[in-house]
Amino acid sequence: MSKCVKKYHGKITVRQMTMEMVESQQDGSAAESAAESDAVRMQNLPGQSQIPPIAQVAPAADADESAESEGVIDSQKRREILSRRPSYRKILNELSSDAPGVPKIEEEKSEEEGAPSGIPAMGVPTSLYQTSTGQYIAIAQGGAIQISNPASDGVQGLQTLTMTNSGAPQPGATIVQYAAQTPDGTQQFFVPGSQVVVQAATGDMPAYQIRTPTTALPQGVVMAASPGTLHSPQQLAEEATRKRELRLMKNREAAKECRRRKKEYIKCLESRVAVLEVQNKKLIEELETLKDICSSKTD
DNA sequence: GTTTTAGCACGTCAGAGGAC
DNA sequence: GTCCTCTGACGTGCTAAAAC
Repeated sequence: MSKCVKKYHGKITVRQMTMEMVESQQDGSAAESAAESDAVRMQNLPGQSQIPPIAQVAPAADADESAESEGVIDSQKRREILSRRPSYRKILNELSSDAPGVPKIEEEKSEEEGAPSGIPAMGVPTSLYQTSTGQYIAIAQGGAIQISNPASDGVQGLQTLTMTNSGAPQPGATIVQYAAQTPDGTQQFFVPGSQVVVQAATGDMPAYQIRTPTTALPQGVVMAASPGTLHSPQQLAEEATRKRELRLMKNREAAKECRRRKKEYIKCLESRVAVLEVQNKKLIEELETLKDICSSKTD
């Protein structure tokens, strides 16, 4: 990318203004001001400055002025200023309805089904468990087992397993097979409630086995019971942590998807601008030609 | 070669708005 | 009213190019 586009446009967002005001009113630490300079840089990225003013830009400017004049923005006004604009998908689809040349951002099936994008679609998890290594195991109603590794990326860290006895649990051994991308040794997962053990074998194609446990839980395995069976504060805390991790994971994916859509949206707008510029140029030329014809006729 | 600058991607938080 | 999704804002780390 060309460095010539690296310019500050000298515009600070309303939220930042208010944040600065709040900080200046309080005691702004050195760390905060250091981060602030970074934030100013982040606020004025060329890419962001190219985003057309779709909504709330004028109020933002008003607030800018009022912030300077009054020095204080009450929370209600701030709320008004910071009100959210329509999603990129909506905007783009509206644009595409106006202009046939503009491609639509496709609705993703995974979103419709409630699953985060990039994550393999599966049923609604009926049980969620956490291992001592921090991995999450979700067992869906359809029998699919999903293993999520928080340390890795949300997409890469997910492995979907298919149970052969899905639907009707049977006593005895049940082999569960899945194709692990990075098998790195034996993993053991103890699932409470249904008296089953999920155990992974080492090798290129690990197998997960679910059966009636003959021994107690191995040391180090952290159990997170299903909601509704929580009693102790520790269990509640674990449940809260689990929920938080799940929420963060979903939000992580949502943010990625949002950024992708934003890029797509900006690309579409840029291409539309290019098309309209060409159209405008043609119309101007046509107008000039017609003017010439008229003037030559009058002469 | 080291430091600075700019761009980018990411994770997280907060809040609006929709679905239920 | 609650839950979930989406998106702006913020902070951070990485990388490449420019400046020294």
